[in-house]
Order: sequence, then C-alpha cells, then structure tokens
Amino acid sequence: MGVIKKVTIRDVAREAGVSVTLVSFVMNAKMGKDGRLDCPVNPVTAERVLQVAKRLGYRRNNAAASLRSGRSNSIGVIVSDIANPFFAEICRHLEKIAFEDGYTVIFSSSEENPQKLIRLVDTMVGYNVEGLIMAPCLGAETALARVSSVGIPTVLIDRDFPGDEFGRVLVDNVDAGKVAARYLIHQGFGKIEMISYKMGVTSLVDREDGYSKAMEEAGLKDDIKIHKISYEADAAKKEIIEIFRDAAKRGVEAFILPTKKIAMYGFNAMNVLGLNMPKDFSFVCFDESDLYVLNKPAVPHILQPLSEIADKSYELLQKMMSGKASDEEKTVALKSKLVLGSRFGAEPTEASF
Amino acid sequence: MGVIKKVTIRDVAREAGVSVTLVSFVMNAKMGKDGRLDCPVNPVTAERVLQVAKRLGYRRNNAAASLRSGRSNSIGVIVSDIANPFFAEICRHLEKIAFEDGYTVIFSSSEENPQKLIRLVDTMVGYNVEGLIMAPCLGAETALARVSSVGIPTVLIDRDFPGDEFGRVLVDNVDAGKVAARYLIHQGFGKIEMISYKMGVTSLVDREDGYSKAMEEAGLKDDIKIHKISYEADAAKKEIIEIFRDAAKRGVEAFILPTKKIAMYGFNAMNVLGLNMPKDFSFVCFDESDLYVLNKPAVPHILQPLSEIADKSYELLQKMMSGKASDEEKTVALKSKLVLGSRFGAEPTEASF
DNA sequence: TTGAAAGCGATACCAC
DNA sequence: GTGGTATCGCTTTCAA
Repeated sequence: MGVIKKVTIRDVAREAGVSVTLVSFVMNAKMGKDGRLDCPVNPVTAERVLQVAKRLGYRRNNAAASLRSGRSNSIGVIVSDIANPFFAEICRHLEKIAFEDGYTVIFSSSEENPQKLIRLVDTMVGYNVEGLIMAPCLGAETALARVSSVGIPTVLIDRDFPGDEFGRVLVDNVDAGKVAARYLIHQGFGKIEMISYKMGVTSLVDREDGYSKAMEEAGLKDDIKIHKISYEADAAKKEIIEIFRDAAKRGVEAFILPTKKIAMYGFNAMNVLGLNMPKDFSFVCFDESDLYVLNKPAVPHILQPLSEIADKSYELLQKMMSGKASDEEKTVALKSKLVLGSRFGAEPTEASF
Repeated sequence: MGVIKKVTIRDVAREAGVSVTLVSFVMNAKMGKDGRLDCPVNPVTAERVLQVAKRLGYRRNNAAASLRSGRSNSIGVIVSDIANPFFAEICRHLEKIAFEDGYTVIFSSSEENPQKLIRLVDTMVGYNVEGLIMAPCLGAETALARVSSVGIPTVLIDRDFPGDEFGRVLVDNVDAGKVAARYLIHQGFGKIEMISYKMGVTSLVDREDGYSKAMEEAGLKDDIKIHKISYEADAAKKEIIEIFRDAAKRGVEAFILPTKKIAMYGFNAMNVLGLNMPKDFSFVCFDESDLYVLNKPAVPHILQPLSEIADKSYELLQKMMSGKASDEEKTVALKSKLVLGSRFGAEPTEASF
C-alpha cells in the first residue's frame, strides 16, 4: 500500500536542477525523425530531466494541463448503445486509433434518450473534449444545437441530422437496400417483401427506398410491400409471426430483414411456425450474427464497413479539429457489402448487385 | 455557428451580484429530499444564481474542478476487448450505473497486451480517475504494480491476480464447469468430453476442474477427457473437426464447449462433418449467442451474470474509494446460470445442477 | 537555451 | 449566509 505522493513538475525541476519551464518543454516534446527530442532544450539537459522524471515516477496531471492549455487530448463518442455489436466494433476501432494518436476517448450510450443525450453532451463539454463523434438518436436536435453553440467539432455517424457545421460519415443505405433486393431478384424471386420499424429512422427509411427502387427497376412495382412493426420487442415478435403466417399463404418467396434484431425476430417466427429456410422463405439480412454464418445454408447478409466508419470519422474529426476540413470533405459516404454463403471463418464471398 | 465564449463561475457571480463562493456552493448542491437545494445558501439567492447560470449557459469546467479538488468524478475501466460481447455488456451497465451516480467512465481495451496496459494505466492516472475496474491480461503484473503504487482503488473482474489491495468480483468457474457436466450426466449421458485451449487462462482451467470433479463424483472418472486446442482460429477450427470425427467413432455422447468461440468452432465442425445435434452429440456451451437461443432445439448454455458483475464491481469500487471496504467485502464471488431450452426472447428457464 | 511569473477556473479555508 | 483569496499543476509568454 504505497504512500500516495503526487510527483509534480516542480519536483522534477528541483531534482534535476532546472526550471519548471524546461521540464514542461521536455515532457511535451515529440520525437523528431532524427530520434532526438524536438524542443529548444539542450539534449543533455533534456536527457537528465527525462531520467529524473522516470526515477520519480512523474506523470502529467491532465486536469492541470487541460485547464491551462484549453486542450484536453480527448474526444467524446456517443452512440445509442455501446453494447450493440455494431457500435461496439466501431468503438473498439476508434479507441485503438485514438490511443495510438495520443488521444483518450470518452464513450457513452444515449440509450436513444434525447434527455440523456443532452446531459451527455454537457458532461463531454465539461470534460473539454476537443471533438465529438455521435450517432444521433431521435430528438437529438436540442443536444446538437448545444454542441454547435459551444462550437465543438462534431462528426455524425450511422444516422444523419441537418446542420452544415457537422461532419458526417454515413453508409449508403439506399444502395444497401437496392443490393439486397437485386440479389433476391437475381435469384429468381419475384414476391419479395420487407419488414421494417414503424419508427422512421433515416437509415431504415433509406433501406426501404432502396428496396422499392430495385423492385421498380425490375418491373416488380406491384409486389412492393413493406411491413411496419413495433420497436418494442414483445410486440415485434408477435407481429412478425402474423406477418409470416399470412405471407406463407400469399406465396411470398423472400424477405429483406433490414436489421439484425428484425432478423432475429424473423428466425424466431420461422421456428414458431415450423417454416424452413430457404424452402418456405429466402432472406437477406443485415449486420452480423453467428446465425448468418453457421446456419445451413448460410444466410446472405449485408455488412456495414465498421472499421472504415471508425477510420474515416476519426480522420475527418481530426481535420475538423485542426480547422482544415473543406465543406466537400465533410461528408463521407461508404458502401456496405453483400456477403454470401460464407462458410464460418472462411474469407467471405462478396458480391455486387 | 455561435461564438465560443466560455462562461465561468466569475461571470455568473458578477451577473448575479454574489461571490464566486456562493456560485460554487449552488452549482455543487445536491437536491435535498424536500426538493430544496442542500447547501448553506439563501434559497432566494440560490434560485437567482441558478437562473443566471442557466441564462448564461454556464457549465462547470471539469479540468479546473478536478485540479483543485483532486477528485475527477471519473473512473477507468480496462478490459481486454471492448467489442467482445461479454465485456461490451459489462461496460454498458457500468456506464449506465456510473452516469446515474454522476461519474464518467473512461473505457479502454488492453488488447491482451501488457505494454499497452501499462500505458493505459498511465493515461488513467493522468486523468485522475478515482478508481479502476480492470480485467487483467496475462503479464499484467507491472501495470498492477504501478496501479497500487499510485494507490488507486482497483477492482479486478473476470480474471484474478494476486494482491491484497485489490478488490475482486469473480465468477465461480469451477462451479460453472460442474453444473455443465452434471446437467449432461442428469440427461443420461456418460461419455462426456470437453474442449479447451492449451493456453491456461484461469477461468478455463477452473471450468476444466469443475467438469473433472463432477465426472468423478458421478463415478465417470475413466471417461474424463479434455481436448486442448490452439487459440489461433484457423488451427482451432481444423483441430476441432478432427476431434469430432474421432469422437463420433468412439461413441462420445456430449461435449462441453467452455467459451463462445470454441462453441462456434464446434458448430462449424458439426456442419462440416454433417453431424446433427442432438442426434450425434449434445452440448453445453458458454456465454451468449443467437445460435443458442434460435437453434432448434435450443442449446443449453451457461451464462455469466454480466449485469451483476457490473453492479457488484461498481458498488465495491465506490466502497473502496470512500475507504470503507472491509477485507471481507473485497472479494465477491458470483455464480453463473445454466439456461435451458429458452425460446427466443422468452424468459429463460434456469436450472440448478 | 534557460528561467520567472502570470494565469487557466474552480474549490476550500477562513473570516465576517 | 456570505465573501475574500490562496491555492491546485501546468502551459505560455516574455526576458535574459
């Protein structure tokens, strides 16, 4: 149980026989490409300072540095649910990239709650985060207004929201919806339907649009049908069972299930009704699941480029933070990928449609 | 694009015609149970201050508060991989609990890398975190030594590590292994085997022990067999296929697959070999997967009490932070649960064995 | 290359 | 109840 003595910059200065200024210089110096410290300090002195700092176990007090400099070397990330695999994976990447770049990330979940979102933004502001990456939930306008009034550079991911000041890294969901539909059409199906939420999140609405467009293009306009279910799990489960029961009678051949959760409800309904895939219905699902890859046969699914979302949004945020992001650069559009018949763990087969 | 003028406590004080001290009091006051601010300030004055603060858009500068008070209202959480569903779920709970308690959480992933762990600890120290919750990776001794030399209250989760100063919230993995085996024995199986990693992580070793003990107790000592596979995915996949192929010939009836990943390798092997569950083999798996609950029939699996781990570790950490955790309280042991035949989304059926 | 000194914004102590 | 003011540890002029 070591004594908790805090080693400050003054201690180091005293011990090394130099001023605090020098210590500060040395501690903040980056390595030049010549392997020398890039600062206006005598290399010999610098080395001594470094040694003393190490010996004493000095560690910079971030609060003090942040207070004085106004910078905090940290960014905030707000998603709707940090345990959602989709966001979890993005967060993992973000943390990794940021860490290597010397930044700390503060994560939180809005839980789709606009009130919590506001409080989160306030917390982030209080922590002097230099930038924000956010998946805005429904009703995020107040929170976002606050963000922009404070002037924190912000990048939106997953879902869009109006505002010229924001950067955005979004997946082309219209395209994803089209690809899903085209694949099924290409398989020879005509009666293809979709199940979506009543709640109109932009990403889902876009996938619906993509589906509709692809159906139209294929001359299947009359077969377009988008079932809307509740977001609430118990209700959703029941509704989807009824939809499938009815669809089986109507001779529907395939469904697009545009989120992982909806897909799970769907598979549950298949079980409950004793239906078989692909005998009764074929599917194109979204996101990732053990089921997609380990089912026999594997379930075609559309994968969002998670690590790319992380890369691009961090990159864009840094550009915005240093004030050199042109309006053009501020919107990044990514494509998702259709994954077919992947055996588990094998390199997945991608396809374009 | 609002101008970024920072509103400080002084601005509020001036505008409200009071001293900074009063403003500080008001801003830090908690709500008493009578709905009044719990601080030595005239309610009328307090209300005025509150109004002014709101009007001006005042937000506390955490860096300053933290510097002065030494407290930071934040805790650090280090797991091996924040995207691993097991940890992701724990993190989600922790963030939620902490947020409601007025604490901010800083998450990071050690990526099983002791060097990164050290740097993470340093970062956390720099941020003045008041406490730490950590799933230590192999080789964590240096990092943990640093933690305890700084005297940050620390709670270990998932994996144990020596050190009286640490709190620990661990799952009884010996019990989990026993329960898995007993369940299969109770189903009437005798030839029950287990597949584990060569790499000896404590949690897995404990599960192996539990399995062995249960087999012994049931007089099946001669049937105990623990196959050790590589951690590396490609190798593991191949090895497990061979194990199953051979096991089918030897008349093995059931397997315990003590992690989700091993379970996935196992299901893949079943697919590859054209085997059927439960016709050819029965299983007890671990952790959570869509497959366990949506497979027909559902796969019995052992679930760790994730939200309980989060609850208990936060609770313990707070106790340690306020200096009132007795040595007894500093070790919390939790039991995992066997989940049977749960239909998707329904309340799972738990069982004791 | 080096150092002295002025704050950053809040808290905490002490007086009134 | 209220107010003055000395810090907290660091960065950042500015001078030497």
